[in-house]
Amino acid sequence: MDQNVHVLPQTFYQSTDVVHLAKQLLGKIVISDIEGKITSGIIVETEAYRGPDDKGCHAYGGRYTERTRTMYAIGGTVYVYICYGMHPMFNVVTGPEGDAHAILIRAIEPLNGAEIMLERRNMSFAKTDLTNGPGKLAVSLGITKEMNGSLLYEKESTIYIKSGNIVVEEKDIVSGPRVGMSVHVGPCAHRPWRFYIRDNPWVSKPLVVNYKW
DNA sequence: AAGAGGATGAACT
DNA sequence: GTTCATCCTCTTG
Repeated sequence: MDQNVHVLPQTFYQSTDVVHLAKQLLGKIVISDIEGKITSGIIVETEAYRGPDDKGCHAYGGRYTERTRTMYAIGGTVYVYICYGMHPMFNVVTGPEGDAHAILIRAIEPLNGAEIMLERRNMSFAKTDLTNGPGKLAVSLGITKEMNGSLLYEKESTIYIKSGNIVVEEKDIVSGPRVGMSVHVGPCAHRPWRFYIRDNPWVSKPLVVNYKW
């Protein structure tokens, strides 16, 4: 194996700057190893959610419920919740225990195990909508809500993230408002905390340009 | 106990 | 462009 490729250690996730980490995750490789079925992909799109001052965050204002409990776990914990009653969302918790920050993985570019991904998605041939959305990539990687609370950095983890040889330069990172922020969120909705790799065809949807006037 | 709405996706026209 | 499938979580009463 390439010496430059290794599983991200627990320390990687401990920064309190979740916005910075959301950019750092671009180009990293997420791998699932479920009952011998190995699938992987390059992270090409992320969104940062920063409790408690971010109204877009489930843990806004320090909200602590059965669901948000996972967000307060130590950085490197997997946060999976179900959206719209059916779509699993794969998030990476960051920061020290007690800080409710997380990064939503919104799109990946498939690397290995494409046949397995296709099977999980009930598709017959690969095209970008295999993994160009948070629910889609979670299903293709076999991520379920049962993985909520598991750790990314342990050797036996069924899901983990590696650094590869892909270098994403700042100039190749596009940022914009996060997807799905309701108008009620107010100023937080405009925080440009969605990041993706410029011109990458596997990104969920192109940035919608907002004209202020 | 009930109801609203959501960090979506698929299937339509 | 639109609709709706489908259900969990949170809020309210």
